[in-house]
Amino acid sequence: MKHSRNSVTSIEVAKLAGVSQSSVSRAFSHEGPVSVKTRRKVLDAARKLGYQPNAMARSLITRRTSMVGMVIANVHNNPFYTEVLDLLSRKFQKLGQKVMLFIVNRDQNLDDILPQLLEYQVEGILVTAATLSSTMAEECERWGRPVAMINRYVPGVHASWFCCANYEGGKMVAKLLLDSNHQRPAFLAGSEDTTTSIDRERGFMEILNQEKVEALREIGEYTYQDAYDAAIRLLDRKDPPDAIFCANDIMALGVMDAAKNGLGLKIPEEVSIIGFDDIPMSSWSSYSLATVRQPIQRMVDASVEELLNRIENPEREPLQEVMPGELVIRGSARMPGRLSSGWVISQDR
Amino acid sequence: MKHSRNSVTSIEVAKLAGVSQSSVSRAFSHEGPVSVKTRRKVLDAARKLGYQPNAMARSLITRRTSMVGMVIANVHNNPFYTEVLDLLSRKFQKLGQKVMLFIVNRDQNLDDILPQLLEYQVEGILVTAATLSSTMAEECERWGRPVAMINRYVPGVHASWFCCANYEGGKMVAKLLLDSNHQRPAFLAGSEDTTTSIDRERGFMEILNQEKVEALREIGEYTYQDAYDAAIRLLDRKDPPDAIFCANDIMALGVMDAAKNGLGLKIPEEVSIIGFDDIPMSSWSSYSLATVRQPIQRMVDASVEELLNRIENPEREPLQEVMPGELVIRGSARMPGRLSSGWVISQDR
DNA sequence: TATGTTAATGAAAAGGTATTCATAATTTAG
DNA sequence: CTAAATTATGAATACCTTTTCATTAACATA
Repeated sequence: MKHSRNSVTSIEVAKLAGVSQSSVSRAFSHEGPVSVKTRRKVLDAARKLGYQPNAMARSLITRRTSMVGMVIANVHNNPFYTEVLDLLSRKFQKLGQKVMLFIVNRDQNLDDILPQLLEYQVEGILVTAATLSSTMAEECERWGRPVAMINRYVPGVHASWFCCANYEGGKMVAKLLLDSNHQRPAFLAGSEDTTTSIDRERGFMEILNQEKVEALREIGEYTYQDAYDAAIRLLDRKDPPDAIFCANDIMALGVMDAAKNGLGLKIPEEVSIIGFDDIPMSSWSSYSLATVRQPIQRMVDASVEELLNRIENPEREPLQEVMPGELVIRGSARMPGRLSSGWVISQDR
Repeated sequence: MKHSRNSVTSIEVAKLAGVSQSSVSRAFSHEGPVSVKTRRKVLDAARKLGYQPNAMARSLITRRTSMVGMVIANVHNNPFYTEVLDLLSRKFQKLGQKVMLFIVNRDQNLDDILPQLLEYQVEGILVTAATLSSTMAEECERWGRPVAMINRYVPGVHASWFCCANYEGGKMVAKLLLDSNHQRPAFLAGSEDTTTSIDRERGFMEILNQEKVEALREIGEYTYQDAYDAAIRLLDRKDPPDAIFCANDIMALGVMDAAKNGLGLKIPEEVSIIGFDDIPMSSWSSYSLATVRQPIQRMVDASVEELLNRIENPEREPLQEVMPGELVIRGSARMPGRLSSGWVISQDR
C-alpha cells in the first residue's frame, strides 16, 4: 500500500478497533481509565494501520509541546561548544524534550529567530555562546517562556544563567604566572564584546595590577588563525612576553603553534602559554596545554534542569550561578618551584 | 501586564482590529486578498497584543510543518561531523526549515527516535554518520517522509544519499604511498561496521593487492586515544610499517602524536601518515597532515536540496551520488619524486 | 437482593488556525 | 450610468487530538 502522507487518524483506528475515538486517545496517553481489552484492541488496530498520534494536534489541546529551543554559536570553531551542544542535546533527549536547534553567529542578532521559536511554541529557550538582547529575553519571559543561558548573562534581566567563574579563573592564572616568576605576561583577548573574554581579562589584570606588573595585550577573535597571527606579532617584538594567557584554548593552540613552529621558541622555557576551557585537544601530547577547565557537565546539567523546572513552575524566580573552574597544570607553562597553597591542580580526565 | 502563556489568538486580534478572524489569517499568511487598510489594522492590533500565529494550529490545517528531522552521530569526537552539523543547520535555516535535532551514538538504534520524529510531523529526515535500518528507512519513505543520508547508505533502500568517494579515496592514498616508495603500509580502521571505513580500506587494499604489497592492520574505533594506542602497537613491532593510512583525520592525529611524541619517530622520514576528511586541525602547523578532503559543502548542499525537493515532489525518485574527494598533500607523508599524472593536489582552503 | 462506588465508555466540545463558500463592496468595461 | 467582473470580507467548516461530562457497566458492601 502507498500512502501520500501520514493521514491515518485516531478515528480510523477507532473504527477498525470497534471503539470510540476517545478510547483510542486514552489507550495512547497513558492516563485515564481503559480496560485491558480495549487497550489491546486499540494497539492492535494502531499497529495494523501504522498509526501515530499527531503531536501538533495534541499540543493544540494540551498547550504543551515538549519542545525547547536551543540557540548556540561558535559550534564550528570552538570544540568547547561542540561538547556543550552534544551534552545539552543528549540531556534534553533523555528527559523527553524535543530540541529545535538554531546555530547562529556569535554576534548575530537573535531578534529574527526568536519569533520562530515562539511561533513553534517551544516551552523554553536555552542560549549558549550567543547573546540575547535584554529586551528579547524579557519578552520571552513575559510570555511565559523561560530562558536559560550558559556562559552569557544579561545584567538585570529576568532569566536563568550559569557561568564558569571567569573572573576568578583569570585571577588563578595570573597568580600562577607570578608565582612561577614570569615577568612579562600578555593577554590574548577573544572577542571584545563577550563577557567571557572581558571577565577573564578583568580577573587576570586585577592580580597583575596589584603586583604592579604590566601586561601586553592582543586580540584573537576566538579563532585559531587570528590567535596565530596575534602571537607572531606579540612574540616578534624586541620585548616579547614570557607568558601568554589566552581567552580560550583554541586560541592558545594557535599561539603554541606560532611560538613553536612559527618562531622556533621553546615552550615553556621561552614562553609559557595558558588557555581556558580544557577542550580535548589540550591534553594531546603535541600541546599539553595548561588551562582552566570549565565545569561543563555541571553547567549543562544545571541549566537544563533549571529550564525544565521553570517550565513546570512558571512563578519560580530564575536561578543564576557562577561555577568555579579548575586549574589544569600541564607542560605548556612553567610551574612555580613550590606551589602556593590553595591551588587546585586537576588531573586529566 | 503579565501573561501566563502565549494565549493571544487571532480572534482577539480580530476583535481589537474590528475585522473577522479570517482577515487576520489572511493578513498574516501572505496569500489571499486583503485590502491595505485591513492589513494595517490587523498588524497594528497584532503588535499591540504581541500576537504570533500558532504554528501547531497552522500545521494542523495546512498539513505542513516546515520542520525537518536531523539525526547525527559522532559530533563530539569528530570535528568533521561538527562542521557538517553546522553547515546543515545553517542551510536549513536559510531555506526556512526548522530543525529538530537528535544527536545519537553511531551504533545507537534509531528505532526509538524515528517515532518521535514522525509524531512531530517532520517533513523529511536527514541522517548523518548514523545508520538507519533499512526497514525503518522504508517505513519513513512509505509514509511520505523522505530520507536523505550523508556518508551512509543502505543497499537497496529507497532513500537519497550522498557519499564521498571513499573507495576511490582509498585507492588514491595507496597509489601515492606506492609512488613514493613505501614498502610496508598499514591501515588503521575506524569502526568495523561503518561503510566509510570499509570502503576506504577496500580501495586501499585493492591497489596494494594489485602490486602484491602486504599491509598491516589495526583498529582505532574512530577515536584519538584508540588510534594513539593502536599506533604504538603498530610502530613498536620489530617490523614496523613505514606508512599508516588512517580511516579518518582524528585518528591520524592520534597516530602522529604517538609516533612523534610517544616513540620519537620522525614524520615523514621514518613513517608517513595520511588521514581522511581534512578537518581544520589537519592543516595546523603542528600536524600538517596529508589527507583526503571530503567535499563537505557539496555534500551538504546536495542532500539538503534533494531532501526539500523530494518533500515538494513526493513522487520523485530518490537521488544518490558519490562525490570525489581531493588529495591534500602535506608534510606528514613522503612525496614521490615526480608525481604521477592524474593527481589532484589541493591547496589549503 | 438492593444500593452505593468505582471503572469504563462514548458523545461532544475545545484548542487556534487556514480555507471554502457565499455575500458585499469596489473597480472596470461598455 | 449600468452591467459585468473583480476584489474584499465574514461565517462556517475542517484539521486531529485531549478532556469533560454524562451514561452505562462492573463491582463490592451491607
